[in-house]
Formats: sequence, C-alpha cells, structure tokens
Amino acid sequence: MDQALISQVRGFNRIVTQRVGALNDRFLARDRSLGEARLLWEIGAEGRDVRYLRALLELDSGYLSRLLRSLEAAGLVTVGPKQSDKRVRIARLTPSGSAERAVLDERSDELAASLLAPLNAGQRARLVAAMAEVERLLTAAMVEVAPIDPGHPDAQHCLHAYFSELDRRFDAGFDPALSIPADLEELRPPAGLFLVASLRADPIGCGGLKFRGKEPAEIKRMWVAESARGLGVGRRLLSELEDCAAEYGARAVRLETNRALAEAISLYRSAGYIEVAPFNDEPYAHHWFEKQITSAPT
Amino acid sequence: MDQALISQVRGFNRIVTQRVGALNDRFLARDRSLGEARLLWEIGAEGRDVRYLRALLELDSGYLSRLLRSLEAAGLVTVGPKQSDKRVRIARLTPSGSAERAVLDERSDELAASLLAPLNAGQRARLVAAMAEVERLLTAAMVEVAPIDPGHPDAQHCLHAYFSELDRRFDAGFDPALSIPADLEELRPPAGLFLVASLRADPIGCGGLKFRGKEPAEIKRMWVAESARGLGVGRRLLSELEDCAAEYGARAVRLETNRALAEAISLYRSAGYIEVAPFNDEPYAHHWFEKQITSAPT
DNA sequence: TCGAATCTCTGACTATAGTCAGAAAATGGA
DNA sequence: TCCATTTTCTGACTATAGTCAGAGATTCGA
Repeated sequence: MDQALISQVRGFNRIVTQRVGALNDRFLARDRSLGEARLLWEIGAEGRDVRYLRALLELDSGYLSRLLRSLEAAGLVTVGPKQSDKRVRIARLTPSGSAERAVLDERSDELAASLLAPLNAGQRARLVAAMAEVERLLTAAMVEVAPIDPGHPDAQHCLHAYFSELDRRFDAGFDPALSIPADLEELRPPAGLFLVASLRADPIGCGGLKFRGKEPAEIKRMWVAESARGLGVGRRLLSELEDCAAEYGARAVRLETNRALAEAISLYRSAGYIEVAPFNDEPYAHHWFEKQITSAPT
Repeated sequence: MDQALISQVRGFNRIVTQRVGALNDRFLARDRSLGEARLLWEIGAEGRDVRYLRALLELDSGYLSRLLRSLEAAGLVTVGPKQSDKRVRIARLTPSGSAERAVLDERSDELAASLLAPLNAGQRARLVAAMAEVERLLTAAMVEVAPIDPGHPDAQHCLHAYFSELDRRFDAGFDPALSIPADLEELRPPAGLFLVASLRADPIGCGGLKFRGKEPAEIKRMWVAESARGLGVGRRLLSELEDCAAEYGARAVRLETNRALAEAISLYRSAGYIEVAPFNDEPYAHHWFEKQITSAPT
C-alpha cells in the first residue's frame, strides 16, 4: 500500500487519539469507571439484551455480569428475564440510571463543543464536513462480511427485512408464495451459500448464492439495510459473492430483479453485469443480468 | 453552538475512539504493557530527560520510575544522570530498545494499513483527504495564544526566527540596526504587549503591540513558523492583537510591511486593513496599513 | 422426552495502571 | 554555609479490567 497514504493515516491517528480519544474517555467516566459508563450508555433508554451488550462491547460474559451487578447495586439498572426466552436477560435503566446517562450525554456535547470552540465559523464548517466523511468511510471499513447459516437469527433478520422491503416497494406488493422459492437448504453448503454483512453487532445486509453445477451460479436475496446505504456494502457483498462463486467453480453468475429496485439495477450495471434474456419465469422480475467471472487471485 | 455541528462531531468521536483509539492501543502494546510501549516510543532515538517524559505522558513520578526500572531490567533502556544537573536523569534506548521501537513503528504502519484495507481505491483516497483536513483543523484548534514577556525564551525564539526570515526574504537582506527598533521594554506592559502562539510545547508564532496613547496602536513582529502555516494562526494572532488594542482603548491599529511578504499583505487586506499613506519612515517598508477597530463584545 | 446448545452467573485468579507518603541526592539562593 | 526546592526513587497500597472454568436454568431439535 502507498506509503504516503499510510503516513497521512498515522498522522491522523496520532492527533485524534491525543485530542479526541483520551478526552473522550475522561469525559465519559464521571465518578464511575469507564467500563460502567460505557455500559450505562449502551443500555440506552429502551433497555438491551445482555447478550447483545456482550457482543456490542466485546466483553467477557463474566466481566459483563459483574459490571451489571455493580450498576444494579448502585440503583442505576435493573436486570430481568426476557419474556420470549427466559435464558436471556434484559438490562434496563432505572430513573436514576437515565439521569446519569443524561449527564453523560451532556458531557459528550461539551467535549464536542470544546473541539470546535477555538475555530472560526468557516473552519468549523470544514472540520465538520471532513469529520462526516471520515466517519462514513471508517464505518464502511468496519463492516464485516461473513458466510453464515441462513437459519441463523441474523440471517433470518435480514431475510425478513428483505421481504418486507420488497412488499413495500413493489407496485403490487410481494408474496413469497408466488415467487420462485429459495429454501434455506438451497442457500446452505454444499447447495449454496449465504453471506451476512454486519456492523458492530447488527446485521445490515445479506446475499445468497445457489450453485447450479456447470450453469452460472444464481445470486439471491441481495439486501442492504436503509441505515447502511451509501457505505458501499452492496458492492462489497456482490463482489464477495462473485469470489465465492468463482471459488466454487462457476464461470458466471446471474440474477433477476424488479424494476422498482433502481439503485440495485444501477449497482449491477456498474459492477459489470450485462442484461440478458430471461433465464427463469420469476413473476416479480423485469430484468435478468449475467456476469462472466474469472477466479483472479486477490 | 449549532446542535447539528455538535452531533456530527459526536458521531465522529464515537467511531474514531472505537476504530482508531482502541486499536491504536492494542497495536502499540506488543508483549509489553501499553504504558511501557508508550514510554519506549517517547524516549525516542535521542533519549529524553525523565522529567520531560513525566510531563509529556502526565505520569506519576513513582509510576514512571517503576516503568523505567522494568524497561531497564528487560535491557531496553539505560537511565543515567544528566551532566549539567545531576538530579535529572536521562533515559536512552539500548540497541535492543531501538529494535523494539522499530517494531512499534512497523505496527503503527500496519494499523494504518488495516484501516484502509477494506476500502477500494476511490474510498481510500477520499478517506485520506478527509483525514488530512481533520488533522489540520484539529491541530489548528490545539494552538494556544497567550501574552508572554518578550524576554521569555519562547518569545526570543520567535523573534530570532522572525529576523532571520526577513533577512532571507528581503531583496537586500535585513539589518535590525537600520530598521525602526522595538525594544523589549516597548513590547511589555504598560507600553505594549507581546503574544506567542504555541502548539503543544513549541512556540510557532508571535505578534507585538506598541501602544501610542490617542494614536492608533502599532502592530510589530508578526510571524508564523513555516511548519504552522495554513492553520489560520496569523489570522488568529492578528485578531487577538486587535482585541487587546481595543481593550487598551485604541480605536485603530496600524502596521507597515515589506512587499516581499505577499501572504502577510493579503492577510491584512482580507482582515479589513486599508492601505494608507506612510505614517513613519521605516526604510524596509513598502506598504502601510490601518484598520479601525471597535471593542465589540466577544 | 432426552440431550445438546445457549445464556447468564459465580468464584478464583491475574495483569495493568495507578496513588500516596516519604527518603535520598543534588542544586540554588540568601 | 544552610535551608528550601527539585528530582528521582522505593514501599505500600488501591482500582480497573480483565480471563477462565464450571454450574444452573432454559430452550430447541430429533
């Protein structure tokens, strides 16, 4: 990788860990420890599953449990069982926990204001614009794409979101019973494959492959959460699906799509997909695309 | 301050402490602890006074001493007395300490590369450009401007740098003996004032005022270090000098300058200075400027 | 309905990062 | 010379941030 890019990133890292990172921790930790403050923050107004918190903060389950006991003893949170699954426990803020969190919120505002304070209006506007760009691109870089069983809760979450979006966007709604099905079995090795893109603990996109022997592999269920659009997640999923298909031995991939999905269609075109004659009788499809792939070394 | 700006800064802080801050620490700490790694890094190739390290890293003296003992025991540093003051001790890297530091350097490169790795070429270029902007503006926000005695070492450093730059840039060089003098006494309250801009511990710019009773106050010795140009330090010094003059009761400020100092001249013009007839016989001056000031509340 | 898996918790442990008081050596100014 | 100050060091302490093994409750799938 280009050394000039690396040097610039290092310069940025130095300034930012000094000027933002160190301060951030000190601002967030009030009387309580940083770990407790972070936890209090992440529990949020709605409450959160303990297991979700564990994934989000990447904490050891024993350690997290102890932190929760300590916040509970301080009267800031209550932890109770989840109705739908009594193994899972939910942490919620008490009124005084919410008050404490509001203080953290205020401190965070103060820190942000202190970063902007020495600058004039023009500089502030430029700094904020550049920060937005850095945030967006670093977020994009944090997205992880991994193969997962299509029956896994994260995969199911994506599939439900996908179907409900289709139902919302298609002119006449969407009924999976009328569409060509893709059973979980078909999206599971060795018949197929399912990729999920996640940001921190949240699934934000998916895409499946059905292998067809000598025929081109079929791409199914491509979806990106609204909250994650503009990060290049779709393009990344598509390219990883192509790599997987190539690895499996396919020499082309193909897919069909509906005219309502304009941004998807333009993604396919810009990724080198060529419109072809219908290769199936999917009733919801208006466009069929195909792309030749070569298993180039990464 | 605008809440939209604050929110954006907060979003940035969140991502950056997570993605850069936390990783930075983990990358820096190899087998040794983060404290030791940071210390090893800051001792640097040249060696450093222990008391300087204490100020830089803001460590307790007992804690720092223990860290140094531990690095010494590992054969990475030696600590010896300073010749000029035997109370002070100097820490230096041994060859194997230098080798270890080189590894840290490499890790820092790797971290930078890992931030860029998931992105495509276009995204990388945009991220690095935005990072450069953020770095520049956060650096600008770290600059502190304060009044200081013109005899203080930092002030003297600036004045020497100023004169040597004039000598370099003026067509016929610069000899202070031929110019209208500004004795230290004239730049010291109550006759005048001297401001120094600093970035972390280093002086990077200065500017003086001579008060003239009812007459406009005179701005003298405006200088910004080459390394700090483009941060808006000149504009900030100028505006703080104007504020000081207004506070003292002046209703205008004026200054003279040489045609070789093109960027200074354009700064004066854009800050609202109007070219006027010569008000003194400074032999090195080609332009004389004046600005009416109003003591507006900040 | 049984066994495997999931989720949370407790107990026992370790490493890191500090804080504080006070002692010893060297320096600087009256 | 004497005494206050600076600088560093040691000993004794605490808090934070974990890690790991295993137990108990619950759920899920065959």
